[in-house]
Amino acid sequence: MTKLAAEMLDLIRSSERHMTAEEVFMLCKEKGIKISFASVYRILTNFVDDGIMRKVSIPGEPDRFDKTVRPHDHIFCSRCKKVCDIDIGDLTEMLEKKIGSRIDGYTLSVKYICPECRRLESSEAEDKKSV
Amino acid sequence: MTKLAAEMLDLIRSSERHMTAEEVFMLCKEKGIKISFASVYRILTNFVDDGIMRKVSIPGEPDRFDKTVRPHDHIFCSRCKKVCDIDIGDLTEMLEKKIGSRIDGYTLSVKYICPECRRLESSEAEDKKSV
DNA sequence: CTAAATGCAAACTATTTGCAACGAT
DNA sequence: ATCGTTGCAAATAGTTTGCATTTAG
Repeated sequence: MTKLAAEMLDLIRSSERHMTAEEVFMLCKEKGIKISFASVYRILTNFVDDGIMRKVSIPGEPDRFDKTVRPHDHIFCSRCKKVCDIDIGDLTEMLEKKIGSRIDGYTLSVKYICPECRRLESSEAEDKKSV
Repeated sequence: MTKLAAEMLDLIRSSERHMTAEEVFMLCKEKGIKISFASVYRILTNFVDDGIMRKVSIPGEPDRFDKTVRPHDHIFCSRCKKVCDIDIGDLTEMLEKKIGSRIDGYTLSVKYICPECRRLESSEAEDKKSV
């Protein structure tokens, strides 16, 4: 593992966020890590290939990267675009039974408006009323 | 609905496949329907917006289009790339209970090797042995 | 000294858009 | 005559790659 890779890993592991490649790149710059966009992509891809990170795909969104490898699912706020982990439990057995065949994995991603955004939305509605 | 849109709709409704925009475009050409790639995209997007079709996103794959609007999920063969419908039942209630919040939807997509591909793979393995 | 890692710019894939020409009412 | 639809080519977004250069062992 190169110095740059180690720094990136650190940076991602010490964040709670599910960052896009661009966000990782930006955060590197903020932290004074000099790195190119191409290397960010290359190193993130390595992390995923090496199994120390997961790629999270949300329809219509750039890929995000997740330091948590343990099987779990994701929930996506369609307002603030934040992605969070959720733990639904393993559906593999249920799916294999329903499908009648071995499966190699699945992705479950849930869309909602997160509590903070919901609060913001209702306060905006209030604002409108009072105008 | 324009003539081109009606022809595309027909063509998609009379196929069992979950086609990408490119595949729809190709099929149009085969059937002698003169249409541009841009219009294929525009019309497909309209179909989705009008709720008469669904867009199916599989990580790392171009979007596919599904004539079946009724809630259901998808299974993807990582060998032949074919997408099929599966009916797992509605997980919304279970998810809302687990998450503790209203949700706006979810996508569940399962990855596997389809029976045909599995057969092909094992016959290839046989071939190797016998060489 | 060698091989791997990096930066840069260009390529690439999937998709969308601006705009002029076209076609139907 | 007008307005929505189309085709084309260019733009865009996200990601990957070729290649010359730098870096580390």
